[in-house]
Amino acid sequence: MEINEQLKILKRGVSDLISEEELKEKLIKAEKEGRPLKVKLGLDPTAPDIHLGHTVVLRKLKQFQDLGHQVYLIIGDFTGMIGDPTGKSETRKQLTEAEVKENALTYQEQFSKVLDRDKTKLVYNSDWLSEMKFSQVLELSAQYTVARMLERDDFSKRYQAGKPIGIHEFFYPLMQGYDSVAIEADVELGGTDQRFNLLVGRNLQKEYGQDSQVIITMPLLEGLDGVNKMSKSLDNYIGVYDKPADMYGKVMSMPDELIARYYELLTDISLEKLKEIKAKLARDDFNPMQLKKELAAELVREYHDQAAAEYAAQEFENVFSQGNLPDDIPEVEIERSELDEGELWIVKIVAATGLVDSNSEARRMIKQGAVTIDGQKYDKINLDLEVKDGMIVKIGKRRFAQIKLK
RNA sequence: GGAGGGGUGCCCGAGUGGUUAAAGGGAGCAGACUGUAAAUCUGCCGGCGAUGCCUACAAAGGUUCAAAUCCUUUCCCCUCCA
Repeated sequence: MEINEQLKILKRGVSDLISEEELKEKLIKAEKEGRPLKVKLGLDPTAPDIHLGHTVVLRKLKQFQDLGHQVYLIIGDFTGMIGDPTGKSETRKQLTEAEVKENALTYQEQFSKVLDRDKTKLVYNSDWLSEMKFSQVLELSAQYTVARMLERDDFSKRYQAGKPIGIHEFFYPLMQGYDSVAIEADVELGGTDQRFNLLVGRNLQKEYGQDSQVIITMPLLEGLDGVNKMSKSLDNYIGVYDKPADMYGKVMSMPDELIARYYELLTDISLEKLKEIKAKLARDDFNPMQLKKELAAELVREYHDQAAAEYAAQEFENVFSQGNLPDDIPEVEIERSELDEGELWIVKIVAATGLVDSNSEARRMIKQGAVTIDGQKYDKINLDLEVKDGMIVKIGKRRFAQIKLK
């Protein structure tokens, strides 16, 4: 493919590209020499569970892959095994070698949702870092100064605020940078929060007499709340393993403002089309719902398949637009022995579905008029109901359960 | 080693003896409305068959008619000095 054409693809959606000229040169050189570029992504070896936020960077890697370049995933097992000595966060526990290996495999597995597994190289940075002698470590650290380290935003903020910075923390960027030296990376990718670390790699390579890597940072994708970055802990994520209906529904639930961004970063639609979408969204008289539905279907297709996308769309129409029952409703059992002449207090029935956490919550739901049983709405709590096998309890718009008598 | 600050509900954060199941915000849930599980508005948001009772403000004791608030001990976090 023509170099400028390649550049155009690679530039899409990026936040930083340092620098474009260098990337172009590298592409030209690679073509001339008939060797692929080494494109690097560093990974934390903690338990992976990837969501669409991660795929922004992965998709960029995939583009390189499709253009014939070599992708390296670097598992940061060395840092993972050391752990964070300050023990500031309890969650950062030391990982055993076995755990790291297992996580790495999980990464590979999950990444293959986006990347071509056979064309991806997986390497561990302990391979070179654990072999280093102290003298080599000193040599490495001598390439950088405290002042340059303090350029990093979070370091300087903490320093100014009088908060502690562990010496070892200075080593994390150095280690990551050294990874680039070790594999002689041509390009390194990361989220925008990785900018500093990537630049360190760039500088270190120069110090070690190599060509500096080009760095590409990708925007951090906002999660479903539209504000914070997508993360599992904030529960504002769409996982690549989410079920079709969930994935579809989650897309429908996000703020309209996110639509264009998701199209840009998570799909392959052409830039022209993206422009059209943005124009449509800017109009007052345009209803974004349709675009959102298309986006939802597109994403389900990508991570599942066409049939799943159609099914999810249909379920959504069925359940939310028309208020019908979904196809599969989870079943819960109620023991006959709990019944009193076939009847049970309505609060208990609702609580028995497991859709609420306690009797109190069940009460609240009933009082708020959120409960429908077999199509009939109930909003009084002092009521005993006859429990029928196969009875359907609905709470709110999207929680359902079917009662099975046992 | 010394000095000081702090640990409050899912999260942030007020509260320094009583009317505090604990302000306010966020998240979450529900209802209304709608263009969708958007936006907006309103309500709910520890448990209990419940106009009351129980459990809760790091943990354990204590003072008091009454404690998140006062005292003692313990655990944990943070900052500064050495």
